[in-house]
Amino acid sequence: MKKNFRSNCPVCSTLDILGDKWSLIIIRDMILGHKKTFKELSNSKEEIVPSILSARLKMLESFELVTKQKLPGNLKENIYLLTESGIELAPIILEVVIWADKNLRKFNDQIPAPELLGLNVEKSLFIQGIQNNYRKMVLETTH
Amino acid sequence: MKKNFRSNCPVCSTLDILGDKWSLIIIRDMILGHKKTFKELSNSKEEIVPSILSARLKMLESFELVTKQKLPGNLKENIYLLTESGIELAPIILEVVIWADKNLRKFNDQIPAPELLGLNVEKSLFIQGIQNNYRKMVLETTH
DNA sequence: ATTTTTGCTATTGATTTGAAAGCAAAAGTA
DNA sequence: TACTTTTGCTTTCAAATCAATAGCAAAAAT
Repeated sequence: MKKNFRSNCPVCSTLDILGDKWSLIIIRDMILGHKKTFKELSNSKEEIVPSILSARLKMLESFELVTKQKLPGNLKENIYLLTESGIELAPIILEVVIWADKNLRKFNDQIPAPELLGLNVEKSLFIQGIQNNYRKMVLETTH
Repeated sequence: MKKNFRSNCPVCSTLDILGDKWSLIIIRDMILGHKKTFKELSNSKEEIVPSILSARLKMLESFELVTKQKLPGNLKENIYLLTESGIELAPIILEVVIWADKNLRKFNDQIPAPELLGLNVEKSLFIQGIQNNYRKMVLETTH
């Protein structure tokens, strides 16, 4: 997997990995929707096609944002879980949601109201809640 | 300019606009480097080529993240400035920098140390400083 | 009057994307 | 046990997008 970064800039290096239309949607479905199999991730609202999903999961795995494993008793399904690096993307996702809610509604009035997104609670608590829920799910899945 | 969003999701809609390898780099150079002409933006560390820069600026303008104007006394240079919507991307950029600093150093050891990025001050103050500096520059440029 | 600078556009080839089909192995069903 | 379905992909190929180069018109500098 390619590891050639365009520069030493943190923003640019992040874009080298996550700067496309799909990667963050996969992360979103994992961290907010607790999706963990190829099939579950295929059924996103935006209908990511298998070839792209497959390529992105491999890429995310190579950057250690996602792990892939099989559970005992199921030789078929792969379980994709976020690593701590992946879980730590939560603050970025939250800021994106806040920004879109405030600045994109005029272009896409389907974006749900902030109450529905849980933005009425304190930011850091909201993030910690999401992250801890995910960590709990990981433990329950792999224990 | 296309305004077809893939879904009503805030994350996805943001990616529909900013989900590529260059848009956020342009915003970064504007908000952190106070770059405001085509030439200044062309000279980014990552060397964005004119055709892409031109296309991205048009797109950002169409989503009202950037304005384009000429200053009196200079009929030639276009001045590109962030709107308030653009300035409000600062928190996302900061979270990206924080994340990259913590999680990408192992893949790109050229990423500068956190002290150099100013991450040792409080987050909200840091953002406000960046935003207020930018707003000040806008006023001085257009007053 | 000439040269340089600026802000682009046009062209063209390379790369990426995405839709569809296919496929092997595991699991479920008759 | 045989058959069907499900899962997790891969392959193929056309279409869209990207990106490098060259070019160019208008303004500014010399």
